[in-house]
Amino acid sequence: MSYEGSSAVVNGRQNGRPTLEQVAARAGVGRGTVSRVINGSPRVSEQTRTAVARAVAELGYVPNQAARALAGSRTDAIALVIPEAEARLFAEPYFLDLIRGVSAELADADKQLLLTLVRSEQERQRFEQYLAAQRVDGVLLASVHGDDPLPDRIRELGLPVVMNGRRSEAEPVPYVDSDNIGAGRAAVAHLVGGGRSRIATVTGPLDMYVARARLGGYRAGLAEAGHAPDEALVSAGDFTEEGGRRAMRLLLDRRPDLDAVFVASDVMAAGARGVLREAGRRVPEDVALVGVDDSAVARLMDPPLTSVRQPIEEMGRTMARMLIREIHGIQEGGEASEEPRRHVLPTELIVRESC
Amino acid sequence: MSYEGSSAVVNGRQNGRPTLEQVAARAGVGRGTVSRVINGSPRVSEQTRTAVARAVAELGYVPNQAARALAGSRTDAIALVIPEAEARLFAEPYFLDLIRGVSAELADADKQLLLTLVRSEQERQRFEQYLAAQRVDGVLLASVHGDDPLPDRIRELGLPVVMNGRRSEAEPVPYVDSDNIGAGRAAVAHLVGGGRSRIATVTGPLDMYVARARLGGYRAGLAEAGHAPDEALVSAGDFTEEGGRRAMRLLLDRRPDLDAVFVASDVMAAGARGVLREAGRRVPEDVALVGVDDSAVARLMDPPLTSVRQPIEEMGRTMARMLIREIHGIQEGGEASEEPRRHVLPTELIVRESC
DNA sequence: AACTAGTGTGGGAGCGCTCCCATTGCCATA
DNA sequence: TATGGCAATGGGAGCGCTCCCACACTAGTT
Repeated sequence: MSYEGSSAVVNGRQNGRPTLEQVAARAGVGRGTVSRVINGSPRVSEQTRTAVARAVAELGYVPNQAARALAGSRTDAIALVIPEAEARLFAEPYFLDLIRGVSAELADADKQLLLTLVRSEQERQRFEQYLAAQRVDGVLLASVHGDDPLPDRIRELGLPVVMNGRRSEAEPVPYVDSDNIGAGRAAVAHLVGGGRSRIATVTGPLDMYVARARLGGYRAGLAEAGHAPDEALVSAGDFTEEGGRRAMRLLLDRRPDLDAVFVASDVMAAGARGVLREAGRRVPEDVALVGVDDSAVARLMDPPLTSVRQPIEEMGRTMARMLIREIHGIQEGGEASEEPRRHVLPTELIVRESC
Repeated sequence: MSYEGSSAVVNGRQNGRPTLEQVAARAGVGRGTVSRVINGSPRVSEQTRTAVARAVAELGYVPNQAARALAGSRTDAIALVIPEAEARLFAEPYFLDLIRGVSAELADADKQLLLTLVRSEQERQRFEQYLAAQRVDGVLLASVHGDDPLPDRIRELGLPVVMNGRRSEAEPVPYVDSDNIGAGRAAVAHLVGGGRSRIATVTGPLDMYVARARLGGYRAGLAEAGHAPDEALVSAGDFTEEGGRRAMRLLLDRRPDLDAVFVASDVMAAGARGVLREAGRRVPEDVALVGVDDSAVARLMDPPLTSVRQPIEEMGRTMARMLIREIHGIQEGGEASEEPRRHVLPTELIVRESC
């Protein structure tokens, strides 16, 4: 079948991949010594190390991961969990960028990435099973809703967790978030600076902290500029294009005199932009627009959309780094060095022609 | 140290997770029997099965994956490899859709997805190491270039592989592709049907089969419509927006009288559209445009872009399904049922206002 | 009554590592 | 010369499964 041909007489192995034992035999040392060399223990003489290294190279030895995991009870793999529903909502590149960041950091640490898209409640339960099967050393959680019990569940299993975003202001689980309040504030400041005074906002779904934070930033921005709050200028969307359309129509109904909108995502901004066009409003002459995400959508809109950029890939990297540290903390037993368990990364306003 | 705590008297386990042995003890049967029940062997009496199931439930037993992998030499995980460079080029949603399809199919088969973004030659080698460590039962490969040796390398390791796309017409490795020739043909047919006669094309990088196939479809479409081929109407891009711009400028230089362009990707079409605007050509009045991918970009362009849709998620599912079958073929030893090793899924023209 | 042919079932023998306890040899110290 | 200490090493004892052989036990044959 797909077995080895008659190839290797060269090396001592007969079939399948060589084992530690075979490497040891070839190098003329014991199993323990080979293990030490493989794992970089300092307690090996230079001479022995070289001999073992040669045997490893000659046999093309690669340690069997399952055996390592079983004997050492660590898998060198982590799981990244993404709720499928959200994967569709978010500006498309979001999760890919996040994955990219996580993946880069894990590669540097020589760990593997297990990607889990969770589609349904049933699959979520299967995922918990799977954690219990001790396949991973830790978990990264993306896009968690306000009432999600999963993070706590995982911690109960004794697994380290880091989330992307938080469920509330006082999040007990370690997380990496972007400065969503700062995002709203910067957007409003820019609009105010451009001479706008009747600034509305289309928010995300308010059961998500990220949406509340951006709204909070918007309010803070207005306050700082000395504008009175006006709830008629606030309309809730749901991060979809259609939601953006609906919210924009509502705003136009309620306050036809608005002259700017801070939309909490680029995708919703695309919807809003369509409604404005239908209503005969010009962008940016009549109404200025600012989005969030700085996605491809923003660049391609007509006019190109000013948008608040989040350092998504960097968030991914940071999450992975935090998780790895925590895992090491547990494995080495060295009491967790109590480093910051929450990171809020800065956002940046990318100015384009929409305001 | 980690020996019996005083904890759970409720169930038989002492600390950490329960083992097969403990389940066996509780159910009053042997290890082998529990294993049979867990793995759904028919050779167990109904009565015993029930008793074991109860013990499993009571203890909250979940089999340890590492032990299973070691003893059974299968991991129930597969790797999906995506070259990072391509991840940036392709219309953004592509890989996410692919991942979605793969993930869905794997979830149904209760297998895990290991995602590997390959950034550099160094990382590619690490990936081979990693395959040798027997972490996965098979490999899914996305976006393979014409001269990529990786697919063959993996097969030499005795691992099943399925690719997304192919390296050449006569691809020996099993693959799933979309009908790129049909895509080009359909686009041209549509343009011809709209009364266009000087139809140009912007191709992808011609070292990729996908680019050659779309070009082939374009030519076939012209031939079928009775148009003579004209190499001045063909310009090579590289799947980037900037590449699309360059190629479009070249075309406009060479054949200012062109009245339609089939662009081999939406992203390049966005670039081309910009150049056309700068040149004072209206879309679709002066020049009709057709892209490929039916991405968000296409929907958001002004005017919205007619584009050929590929069933990306379906490709992902199909790939996963093929791979799983092949893995079973090997594991059950049942000689590979010699089912089709190549699938070409149909594409679909999505007509919008750009032509 | 002695046989065959199944079913169910128990449990030994690994799978290929890591962990850790011995053991060896060597040098510095008493 | 005896003694302790330490670096380097070997290898036993698992880790928690799957595989498979052996052994009951039943029931249907001759």
